[in-house]
Amino acid sequence: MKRLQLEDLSKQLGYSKTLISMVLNGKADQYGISKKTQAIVLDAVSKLDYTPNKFAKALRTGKSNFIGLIVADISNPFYSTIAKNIEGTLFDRGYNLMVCSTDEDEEREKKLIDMMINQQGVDGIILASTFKNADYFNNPRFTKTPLVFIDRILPLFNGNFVVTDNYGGSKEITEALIKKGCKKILCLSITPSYISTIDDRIKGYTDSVEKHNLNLSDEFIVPINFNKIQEDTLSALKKMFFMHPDIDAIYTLNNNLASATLKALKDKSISSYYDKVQLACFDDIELFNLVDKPILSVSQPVDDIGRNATLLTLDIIDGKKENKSMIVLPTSLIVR
Amino acid sequence: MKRLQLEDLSKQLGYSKTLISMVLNGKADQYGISKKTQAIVLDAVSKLDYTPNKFAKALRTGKSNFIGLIVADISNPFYSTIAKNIEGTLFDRGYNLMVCSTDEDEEREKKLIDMMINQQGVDGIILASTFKNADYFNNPRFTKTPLVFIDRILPLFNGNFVVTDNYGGSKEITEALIKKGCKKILCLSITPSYISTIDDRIKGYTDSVEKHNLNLSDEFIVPINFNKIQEDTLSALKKMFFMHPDIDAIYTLNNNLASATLKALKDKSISSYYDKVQLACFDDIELFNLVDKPILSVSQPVDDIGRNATLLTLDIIDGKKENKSMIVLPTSLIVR
DNA sequence: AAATATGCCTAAAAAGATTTAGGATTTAGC
DNA sequence: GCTAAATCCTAAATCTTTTTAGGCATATTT
Repeated sequence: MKRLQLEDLSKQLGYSKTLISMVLNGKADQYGISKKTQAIVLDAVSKLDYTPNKFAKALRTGKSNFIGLIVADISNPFYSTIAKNIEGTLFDRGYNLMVCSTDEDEEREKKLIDMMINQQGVDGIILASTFKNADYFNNPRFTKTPLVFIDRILPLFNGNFVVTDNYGGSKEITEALIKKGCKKILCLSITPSYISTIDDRIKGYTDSVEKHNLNLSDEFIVPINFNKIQEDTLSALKKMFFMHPDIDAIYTLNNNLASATLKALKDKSISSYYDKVQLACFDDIELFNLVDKPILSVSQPVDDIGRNATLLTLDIIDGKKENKSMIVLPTSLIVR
Repeated sequence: MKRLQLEDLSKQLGYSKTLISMVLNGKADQYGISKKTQAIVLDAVSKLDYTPNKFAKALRTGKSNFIGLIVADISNPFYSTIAKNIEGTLFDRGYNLMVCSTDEDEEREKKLIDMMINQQGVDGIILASTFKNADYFNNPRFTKTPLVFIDRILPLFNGNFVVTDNYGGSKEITEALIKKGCKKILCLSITPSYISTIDDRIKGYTDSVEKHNLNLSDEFIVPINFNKIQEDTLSALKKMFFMHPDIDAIYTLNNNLASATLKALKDKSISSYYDKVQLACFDDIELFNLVDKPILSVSQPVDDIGRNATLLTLDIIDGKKENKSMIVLPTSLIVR
């Protein structure tokens, strides 16, 4: 059974393809098609269940109604939650979502962006970019397809961003620790790849620590290698506890570090500290509700990131917004 | 700057559009284009960085090179991990992934399937369907676009499935509990929506329990309402512990129930059981590594589900496989 | 009464690729 | 040296829509 197409409809109704197309695309009034005719067409279309061929439409209009999402890893709950929100928001507006993961690989990211724009012809891209700077994006070809960056910032780049207030949130949680009486706060950071969010969180921590004259040297910010996070965390903790037995809090800059820390604190060599230190983490995950230890955290506005990024992207596509916006969303402190 | 198109290339090279198209689509040999000409064309194409217009190509061939993925909730780690695998496998084959969530809503699922096939023209759909039976899918329109079902089975339906061995895995973990000496094993199940996986897991449990003559009535299988999982779990546990203080194991049929159980066991009213009962769970999650209590589990072959489903889908599209395959993947017991 | 405007609609072009059907050369065979 | 076959390539049709430019009545203006 062949798919119904405009031509068939045209023959059946006795109206031209042009007219039917106009009615279907809401341009009937603009071209002065009578209300009566419009009703007849719409009625037939819904009765016969006609849907325009997507490819022909895209070929003619140059619009795919696809939005691309590029993140480091779609299986990461943080990103998959954002994906869920984006998809929901897009669906209501007649758009669809295409997702890709970069695995933090710049080359792969380049390929994906290229493929999305040149091969798939997406109408916009939302991305948590792995890139360290904006050189690659200072290119005229990105003016046609709008890019909206989420989560991570590209310094010195005048583009579209929807991000968490990493600095503010980090400051708030550090202050909360201090208010609780903590004085020797160990900060676990992440390496090797540069990510703007981590930078901002470190700044929030140090500013807060300095403000309260806690006298914590840079030694208290320990970078953990992401690729061997578990062993690195354990050895870092061992070393730091040995040199500073009076550490009374551990603040991890992301949730992976918090999990690793929880696990490491079960190791015989340092398990005596398990009850002694206060834990804090940037980012809030379900795990924290299920563990004995109360963990202080700031939760990121995941839902808002997805929704805001989507609306911004669509607004730019529709020409309702300029191609340069920065949206910073607040975190909320979760006291446990 | 206008995009390069076949016509331009044709003029520059002095070969027809046909020839260039043939070379680009790997049909040059088939049509007897000389190797020398092929090389010239390929060279020019890569030098000039020409990529065919996706929409024109799709219109002509009727192929979108998109595969759709429909799951209940893409933010669920189980599904997002599968999505990651699918996407990776697809990318290598020149396909892209489009994702949608149904929120366990049959009507929405219908709409999504319809949209994917009729509006977006995907070449295949991988879905963890919310449907209870196959009536909807016994329809000729699904022979053109192949459907591959994952995770959940539709009874009495002769289609494509890639699923976990829920029955076998459940049997194995129950046997493991019994071997450990557990005799009164409480089984927490889920309600209200019917899901085939849960059915199979229950069967595995009861068969194993009967085989060892444990004499556990149906009362020991308690359905928990998914929508108020936390309060329901707590009250169920209270009631069961009150009536059967000798319960020595709790087997939860999914990971949400395990989390809820862990939390409930912290409640003062039943916390005395925390150290007494052995926990077991169908599905293995990172949380289990971070909690004090050793939790027995069976892990699902998430990676294999994604990869197998993808390969099967592409094979059907390429006509290499019949449109009817059932792949059952084994679980693995994780002893803690 | 001719010219202009208005209301409603349509034929044909355009979007950019793939595929069909077939046209020139060149080579092979006798 | 002629024909048949093989080799290499191309013009034109096709896919299905949107959009441009304009046609044809009827109504209104001068």
